[in-house]
Amino acid sequence: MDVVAVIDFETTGLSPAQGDRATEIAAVILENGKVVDRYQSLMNAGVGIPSFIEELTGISNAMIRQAPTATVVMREVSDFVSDIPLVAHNASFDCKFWDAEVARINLTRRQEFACSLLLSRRLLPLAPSHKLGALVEYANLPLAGRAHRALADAEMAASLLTHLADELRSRYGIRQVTHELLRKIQGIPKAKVEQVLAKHQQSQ
DNA sequence: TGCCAGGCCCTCTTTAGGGCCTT
Repeated sequence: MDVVAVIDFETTGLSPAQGDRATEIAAVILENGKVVDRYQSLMNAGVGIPSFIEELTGISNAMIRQAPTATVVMREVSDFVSDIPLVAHNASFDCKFWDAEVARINLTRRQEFACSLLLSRRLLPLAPSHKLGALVEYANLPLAGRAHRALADAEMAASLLTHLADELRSRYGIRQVTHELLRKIQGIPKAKVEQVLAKHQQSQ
């Protein structure tokens, strides 16, 4: 598979348009099914964390007060991933926070996101749930730490992505799993996935 | 004043509604 950077944000809520901000980010570089590098940091965006989010993530206001600023962290993580294609679980969420946070430091995203949630709905349609934790359990993948912390979730999403790439190889004979192919697959209507991937296999 | 995310995906759909997923 292409080298990709799997990222995960923890935030104060669901919508940067409603004033929510990032509190933690992690990025892992995935190369040939192995995590070869990691970045993780809490960040202080100068906003309070609601109590139910503190309970959900374990990230407290006290922890954030001691963290480097969002400006510093977003510069570092942008440098870390460079122009490597990005992946996240429910990427529409992480993409909107990524774009909002880098816009604050006058940067622009240089690459596309692929989404392990959309891919899982197509490649693991029988999973009882497509939440990240439920998919990790369904596919017998290793737990990486406390759920709802950025590095653990990024590591588990990376494991899931590797599993999905293995499925593409074993079930459809796809030899070269590229980020571009993942983006194509996640956009196939669910009812046509089998048909399109079978055709792709024949055209290789 | 009152409201407050948004995209995907299914279905008893398309002049719509509701569950899933992310924090």
